[in-house]
Amino acid sequence: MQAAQTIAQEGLEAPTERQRAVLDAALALLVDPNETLTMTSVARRASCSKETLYKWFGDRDGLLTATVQWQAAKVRAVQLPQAGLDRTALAGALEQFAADWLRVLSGTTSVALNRLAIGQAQTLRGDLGRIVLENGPVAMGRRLRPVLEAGQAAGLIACDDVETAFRTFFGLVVRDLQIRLLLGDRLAPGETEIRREAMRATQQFLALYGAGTGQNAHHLQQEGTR
Amino acid sequence: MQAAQTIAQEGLEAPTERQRAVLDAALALLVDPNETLTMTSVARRASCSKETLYKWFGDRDGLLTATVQWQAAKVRAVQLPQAGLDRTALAGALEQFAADWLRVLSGTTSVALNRLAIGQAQTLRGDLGRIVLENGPVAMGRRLRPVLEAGQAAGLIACDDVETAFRTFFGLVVRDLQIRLLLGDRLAPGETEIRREAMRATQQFLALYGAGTGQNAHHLQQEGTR
DNA sequence: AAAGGAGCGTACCGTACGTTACGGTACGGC
DNA sequence: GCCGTACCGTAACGTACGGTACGCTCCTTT
Repeated sequence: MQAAQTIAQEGLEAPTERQRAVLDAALALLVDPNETLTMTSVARRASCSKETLYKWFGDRDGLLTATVQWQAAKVRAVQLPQAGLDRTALAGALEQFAADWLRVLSGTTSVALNRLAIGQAQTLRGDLGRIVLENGPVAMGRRLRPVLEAGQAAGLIACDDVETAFRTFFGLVVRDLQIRLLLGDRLAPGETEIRREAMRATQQFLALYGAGTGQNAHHLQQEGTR
Repeated sequence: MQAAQTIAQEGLEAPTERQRAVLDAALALLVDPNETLTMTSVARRASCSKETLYKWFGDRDGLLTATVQWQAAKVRAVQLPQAGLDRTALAGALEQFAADWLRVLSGTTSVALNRLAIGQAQTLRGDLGRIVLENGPVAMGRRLRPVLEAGQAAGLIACDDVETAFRTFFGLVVRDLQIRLLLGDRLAPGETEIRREAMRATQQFLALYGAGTGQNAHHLQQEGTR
């Protein structure tokens, strides 16, 4: 069992137990504000040699990439049931989705990872930004789209572009929270606040895109395109 | 005229002509993706000595801080007229505001500065994050608040918390644009797209918070607080 | 039991960069 | 005319860190 040990080449190989421990060490360093992630610090914290790090991950960039992907792999799941969709079920699904997203977003890990990716996005070669993007907003959209489409099919949502509807939902949920957290603002919302915000965002979204309630404003979609 | 030349101590002193040129050089380096901002590169580009940089700005951090403040000082202005407010005027003001904000947000300078501030926000001492925050979302809120309050006073906007309304407007305008740009996504919107988005955000905002049209949904405000 | 590899610890190298020091020039005041 | 000051250009220093090399231990395989 020698092959499939180096993560560096392609992100295809799944990390071994030991490698996952190393990646967790890197994550811990990334999150800890009193520490800085260097190859030396990762090796020390993971009780491994730097040589092993380079053997497994190629270089610093490979280690960071593997770390981001490892964290992304952890977050998955959280499936939304969408059978027998009525307005209440749709609202519940959106609400749960928003709350999950806010929880992830305001977590120290997410903040640290986004900072890392943003920091190296200004340089040329930066897969990190793309990876975080892929596992952040894009993944959120991919998971939310079937829900919105189901709502559309059930006549609960009126919009001519699911993508636009998703981005609006994103804005209503996140607002200025993420940029503030990234800039160092201390305002990590508590659980009750998250639930309240998720509810507000959902209700606002349904007020804009919901159909069949008689008080929505879906006519905005047509006007917005001229 | 020896005093008031060092910017390092407090941000009180206004930079001299020559110092402004240095700060512009720093900004240029910051924006250029092919360059990296180092003390040496700033000195070379500004045709000044590093000794002068340290004399004026104390250290690298002081230079960065002065640079961010200098850029912030440039952006000001863009006053919104708010006399004789009716629904059309309010919508126009919001729309212009949103368009201005999108233009700033998607500019290379804003992206570079936010990246810089976010990058160093993970460390302890980071006034940069606070400064950018102060000149970003907070400044936007400060400028928008009187407009919203005027709209409220004129019975055009129904909300029990101007701050919440502002943050919602922020979300509707920015959505996922800023985080995508920061993460390196290429999608800088053109002028026509900015105008369209500003219009959409404004209409959506008025649909949620607008009063007196008979099709708004301001009742959400009460529900959202339980 | 011997051999070999995987991996730990550590010393080491090269480089980038922040910071300091120093020599040289222009200029205003005595 | 001389000194102090401000400034430029550049060399030099110290350090942090990415990357490499090497010796040692332990564990697996035969």
